[in-house]
Amino acid sequence: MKIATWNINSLSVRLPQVLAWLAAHPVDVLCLQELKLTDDKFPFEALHAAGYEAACFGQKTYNGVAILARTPLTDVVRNIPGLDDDQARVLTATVQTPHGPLRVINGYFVNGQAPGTDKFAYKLRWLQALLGHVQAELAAHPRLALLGDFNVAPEDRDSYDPVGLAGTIHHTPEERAHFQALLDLGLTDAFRLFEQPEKSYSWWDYRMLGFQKNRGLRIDHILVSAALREAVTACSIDRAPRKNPQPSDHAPVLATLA
DNA sequence: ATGACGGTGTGGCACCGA
Repeated sequence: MKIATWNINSLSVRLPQVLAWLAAHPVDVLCLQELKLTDDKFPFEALHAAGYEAACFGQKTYNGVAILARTPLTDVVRNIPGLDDDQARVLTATVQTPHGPLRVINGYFVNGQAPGTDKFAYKLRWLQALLGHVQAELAAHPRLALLGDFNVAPEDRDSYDPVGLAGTIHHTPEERAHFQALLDLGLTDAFRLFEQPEKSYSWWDYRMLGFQKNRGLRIDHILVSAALREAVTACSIDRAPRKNPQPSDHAPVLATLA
């Protein structure tokens, strides 16, 4: 089976690209971030016609996440239990697979703007709360994957300019410590299980010819639990949609599980 | 040091993203 994540920066604008991508890559699970629409505007019918069930946690203008799957989604949890948060950033659900249930956590992590700002403090609070949520979910669901836009470049090799951008947003020690804390729960970065091209990124700034110059960051990730690790046979970033007319600034990341 | 591009909302721009 294949699972994937893609920040599509407005589902209203990008729905045709999502449908085209699914037609070319019929993954079993697709986590979407930055829907930028409310649940009542979510295109359930178009996705169902394409063969996908969906759970949506939308919001007007900003944020919003959804999980698409070929089989029904159950035990859906919206946002992080216990965290008072008016932003729609996390959606958790179970999908059935031939090897048993798979718990999927889809996260649109806080951007954080810059160290020292209120938004950065919110990011750190949010990351701490997410860690607790993932830990609790893992205890109940050993077969678990955490996918999404993490807004963290975990290592220097995940950034086009690790020296110039050292200590700036996505590159701070605090953010990287939180990413490591997720790994310390027993999760594994599926992308790094395999040989990868140098300078592999999942996001490029719209400005300054960022994509053409490959000035990007690898901030979209698929983390798998120990119970799934051995089953992962591939993980890659699909840069092709970034070349579309009217692209999202993010590319999809997908993993194959035996 | 700043802004650059793109989406949204309801606007004549400001805001947010990363």
